[in-house]
Amino acid sequence: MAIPGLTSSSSSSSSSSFPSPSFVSEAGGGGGGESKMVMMRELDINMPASREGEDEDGEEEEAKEEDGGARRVKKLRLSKEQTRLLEESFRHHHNLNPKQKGALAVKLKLRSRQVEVWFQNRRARTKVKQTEMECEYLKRCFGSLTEENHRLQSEVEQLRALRVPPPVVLPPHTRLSLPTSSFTMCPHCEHISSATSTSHHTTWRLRYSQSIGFGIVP
DNA sequence: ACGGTCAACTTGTATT
DNA sequence: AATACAAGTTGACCGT
Repeated sequence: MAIPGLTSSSSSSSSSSFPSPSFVSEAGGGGGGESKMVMMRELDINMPASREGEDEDGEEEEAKEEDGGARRVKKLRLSKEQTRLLEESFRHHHNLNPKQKGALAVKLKLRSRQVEVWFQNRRARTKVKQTEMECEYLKRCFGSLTEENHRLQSEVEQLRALRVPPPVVLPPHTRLSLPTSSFTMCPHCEHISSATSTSHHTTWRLRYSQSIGFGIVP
């Protein structure tokens, strides 16, 4: 749990996480916010720019000292080219080993920690999207099942209203000796399914046959 | 002004 | 113990 005001000051944990080397955008089609972006990146220039893939902690502390330790690191925006390469890499593998991470970091002029963070966030985004899609699918399923449930219920009502003759009651031993194809009970109305050929029974027979992994129940 | 996006962060857990 | 990752959070930035 991140505590406001304590963020990143406790950088004792794991990684150094310091603003990346600044980037002059090579994206070109920046649009409106580009001037701000350049300013931000210029600010980043004041940050440690060197360190070939190495992390260092001291300077973050220094940067914080300057304004009383309350400053959060200026936000980096990856350039379009960086994002493109990261996405391309992500398409190939969703996880990187340290070697791949380092190589990609060098290629992108980022720290390997930044590449790592990007992949973590990217995986998280993918998962969120998948979950959303799954949710939509389940909603649709729920809708159609509800609809079918209503339809079946009204069908049952109609059948009851028709006063269908009572089912033929057979002694248990007789039932056992009969082939299953000639003895299939509909669990809804508990009538022998061959007695009527409504769509209700047809649906049930189809379901039943699918559930037990056979062909259509006659 | 406000909500969405996203890089960077913290924390907890699994694996080696 | 070290490492990697997921989950959740934060805050800067951006479009409206």
